[in-house]
Amino acid sequence: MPIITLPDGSQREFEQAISVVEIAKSIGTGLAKVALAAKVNGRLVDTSYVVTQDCDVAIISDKEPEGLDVIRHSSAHLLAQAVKSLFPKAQVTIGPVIENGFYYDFAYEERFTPDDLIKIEAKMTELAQQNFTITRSVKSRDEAVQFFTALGETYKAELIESIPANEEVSLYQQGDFVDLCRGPHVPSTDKLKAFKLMKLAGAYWRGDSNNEMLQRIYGTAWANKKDLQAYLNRLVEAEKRDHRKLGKKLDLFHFQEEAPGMVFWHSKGWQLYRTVEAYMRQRLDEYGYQEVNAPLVLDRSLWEKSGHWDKFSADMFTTHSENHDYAIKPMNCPGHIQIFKQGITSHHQLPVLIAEFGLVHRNEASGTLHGLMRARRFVQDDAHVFCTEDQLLGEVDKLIDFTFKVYKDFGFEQIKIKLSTRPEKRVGSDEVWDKSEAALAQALANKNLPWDLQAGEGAFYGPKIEFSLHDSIGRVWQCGTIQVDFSMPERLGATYIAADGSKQPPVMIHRAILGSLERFIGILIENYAGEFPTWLAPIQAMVLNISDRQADYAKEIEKALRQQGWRVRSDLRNEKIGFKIREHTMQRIPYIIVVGDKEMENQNLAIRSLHGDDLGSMTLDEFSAKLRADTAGK
RNA sequence: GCCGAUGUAGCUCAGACGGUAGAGCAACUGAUUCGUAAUCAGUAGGUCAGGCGUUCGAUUCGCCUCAUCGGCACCA
Repeated sequence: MPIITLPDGSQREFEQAISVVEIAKSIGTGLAKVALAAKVNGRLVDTSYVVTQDCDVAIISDKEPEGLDVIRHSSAHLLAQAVKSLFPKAQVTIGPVIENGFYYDFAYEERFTPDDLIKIEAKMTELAQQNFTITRSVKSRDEAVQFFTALGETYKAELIESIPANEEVSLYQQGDFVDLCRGPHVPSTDKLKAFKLMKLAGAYWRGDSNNEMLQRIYGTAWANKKDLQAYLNRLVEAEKRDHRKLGKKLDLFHFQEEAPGMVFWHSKGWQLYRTVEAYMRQRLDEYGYQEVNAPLVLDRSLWEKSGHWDKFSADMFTTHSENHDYAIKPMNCPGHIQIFKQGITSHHQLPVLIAEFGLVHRNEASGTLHGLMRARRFVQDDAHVFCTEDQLLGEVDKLIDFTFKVYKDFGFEQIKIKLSTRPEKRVGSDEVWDKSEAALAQALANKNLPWDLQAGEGAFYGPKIEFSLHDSIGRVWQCGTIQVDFSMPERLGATYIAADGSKQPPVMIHRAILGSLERFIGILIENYAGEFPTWLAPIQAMVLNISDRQADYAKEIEKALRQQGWRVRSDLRNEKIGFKIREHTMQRIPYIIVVGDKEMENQNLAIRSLHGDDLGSMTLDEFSAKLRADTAGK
């Protein structure tokens, strides 16, 4: 006699075991129609699931986020069904739900083409409309292996073989298509009404580059056509923010074939870079760092000692002179250790904070390059904190605060934190790794910050906290990092004199806040869609004259503002004022200063905002006060 | 690096069963001197990414290379 408790707390008693869909019907036929799945005692199940005991039941429709996930998961199956029906020789592998959609990986001798995608999508629509019932069944592991082997689905069989022998596996069937799946799924294919195949890509079987490459089809799926359309519109809008497009449009930088992965900064982009760097340099001074500059090219032997050569030699640019092999630095730490090693450091002097806007080169694989986000030449706002073990936690704590202050000043609120722990290939003993990982976890715990664990993703010399920001289409990029390192100072012979007079290797913290200035600026561009706040804008104001008569007055204003340190230009071309306003507005300049006969006579300026607001007439002093207010604190 | 797609004027893009290419914007010249998102007219601009091949002839077809884009793997 199961007693069912519904989310509102009400209870219903049934004579006998009852399926979820029947429970839904007992509440209302409308609810039964929209039911996609249910949560029984918090566990997601199919609508065909039979309840035998007292429990909590929540019916899931497409209004719940879980319902949307079920739709996406079933859409992946529908995709696989369509592919199998059009290309019977293709083998199915995996098809999970991802943010905003799903994908399915296929093993297939021939190549899918973009045209195939259109055919497959049409087939999906057709299959959905045929309204197949989706049924669940259970097999023992070995039966399931046999079943899929007999179908010629060797990848599926391999997947199931990795499941423990005593476990049962569930199969889902729609029409003559059967897939191994944990579920749950929608009850029938007509629930899938709004999907679209998005792109074709390669993906390694089981995510391992030693394995063969499969063909992955990405799709998106929503509860209804309107949501789908809204998503597609969002994508179009997001693409307009792409920093590579805006970089061209706003004349910030360019790339060209002769220097793949290396930026040509144009004047306006470089101004932006300089502003970001100047901001950071000012913070370094406030926080007690010493800024240094180490050589770009260092002897190979140093990289061998540091351990970089062993792990990354293929990814380093090298050069040769007389009898020496050199590497162009991919990191700044060995250089900073050399500076730390000059002279003798007492424990009284620790912590020592050495910072550099360090230009590094890394020979990244060609397929990874991505505008400013992943470049082969970039500058890190790098620093190394040399301290005692006792100081470690306090220093990490300060660094976390510093990092958040900087992100906030640049207008970032959404920051993802990850803790990456010891990788397989590493230096240093397990005790040292235990200590380092514990220190970082403790520092995060002290701040009550939520974080995700990335087991095995640490650097070879130590674990790291990563701070990541999003780009315009939701891709996540690591920016800041705090890494604890008990190994490198010792390997490179750095010591300090401890209280007992002995020589001890310091603990080293590697830290970057912006990370790569290039990447950070890329994200800045996308975050602001090229519409920078006044303190960051490469050009803060543009002076426009109405006609030649005011040219001298306009030049005077430009000069006066520039002498005060503002980034101001003038446009004295013989064009209509509307034309010039349009052009500079599209260049996202925060303020447009219009001067005509009236302004010249009254010795003032007519100010127009980027968004077309008339800010009225004011004197030059009033305007520079306005700029000061805009940029205060930066 | 791997899989797929793409590469035509400074930018955005069109185009040709194989007969050496166009548009808009930008640039340049001239006229216009104008009050808050495009004044008018004219001119010039291209080894059709690079190389090799097939062909009487290749930007178009084939092969190779490079770069870019989307993923995957990688990311000190």
